[in-house]
Amino acid sequence: MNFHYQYKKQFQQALVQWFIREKRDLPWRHTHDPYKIWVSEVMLQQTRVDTVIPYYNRFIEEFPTPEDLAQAPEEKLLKQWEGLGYYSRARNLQAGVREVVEKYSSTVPDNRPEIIKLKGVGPYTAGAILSIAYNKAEHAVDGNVMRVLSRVLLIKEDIALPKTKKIFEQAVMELIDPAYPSEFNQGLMELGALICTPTSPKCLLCPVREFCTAFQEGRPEELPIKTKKTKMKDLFYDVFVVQNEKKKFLLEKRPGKGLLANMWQFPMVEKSTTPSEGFLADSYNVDLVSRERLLSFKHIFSHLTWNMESYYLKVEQNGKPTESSVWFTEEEIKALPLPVPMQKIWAAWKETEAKHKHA
DNA sequence: AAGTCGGGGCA
DNA sequence: TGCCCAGACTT
Repeated sequence: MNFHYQYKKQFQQALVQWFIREKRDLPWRHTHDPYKIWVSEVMLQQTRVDTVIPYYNRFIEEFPTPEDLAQAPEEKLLKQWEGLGYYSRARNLQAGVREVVEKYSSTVPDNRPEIIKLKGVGPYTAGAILSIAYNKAEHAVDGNVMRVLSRVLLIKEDIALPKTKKIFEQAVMELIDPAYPSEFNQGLMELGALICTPTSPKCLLCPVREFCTAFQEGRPEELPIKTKKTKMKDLFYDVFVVQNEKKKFLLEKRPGKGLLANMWQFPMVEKSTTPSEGFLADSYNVDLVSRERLLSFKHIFSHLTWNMESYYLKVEQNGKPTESSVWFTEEEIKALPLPVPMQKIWAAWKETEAKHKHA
């Protein structure tokens, strides 16, 4: 791409000055600590600012330095991340931070070749940390930047294709303001978040309107082009809050890889196999004492849906506990990282329990 | 290049 | 409902 010198300079100035004037007051904008910028960028991956803010504040309070995070047990880490989603981000962040502590004496690298090798740090996050924390002129292309630049530069390539991102990275490297790399990159993202939104962009308030090809041609809301299809699978489960005669509850730890890795859940049985309760009773050597219906709901993930029906079962042990069975008290469950669908079921159990006590 | 990986907000 | 969100990793 060939930009005229004056176009480039004026675009940079309009964007940077607008950002300095209009930027939101966000917690991670009160620091230049590359570790804290790193934490914020990982949390912000595919996640809205308003969602991240409370998580970021609690996380930094709990793990103020790379050493604090490096030493943390995984269960404590996941508990901090509980509800934020994409839990491998947390594990990868800790792995990356441990690399920094061990190989780089706790100093986050300030160059792309080294920083991009860290676990969980991809092309975007590398550029974000380098530009925001170290003020380096590096590209940081996320969904916002692709949307903004596809409109400003009228780029009609399909942003669902991985190779398309290179076009935007090159464009940023040619357009970026060498005097204000941090403000330039953040300005593009802030513009995408506040003005150049996916639907009904506020072009009349846009600081770079006069540089925007799509605005001049009249149809900015039709960009970017994205062709993608999501085929969702439906899964059906019975979930059991199982309480024994000692008032303890049965929970399972999910496998270390895959969906909700290493998170805890109440026993789940995929439906339409055998009768779920019988399967459960046999698996854990328990006799059913009573059964109460709890809650039915859908939980929608990116690529699949869990159709849940939950029950409260009181049981008595009729043999030795199986290896996979772990019994917890109500108090102990508070420390376990539970995915949101399990939190919903646990909340439903607490409600019925409170109702019983009152009656 | 396509699939996997959470959860919530909004038209 | 479908799409999007300060994406990275695996295959």
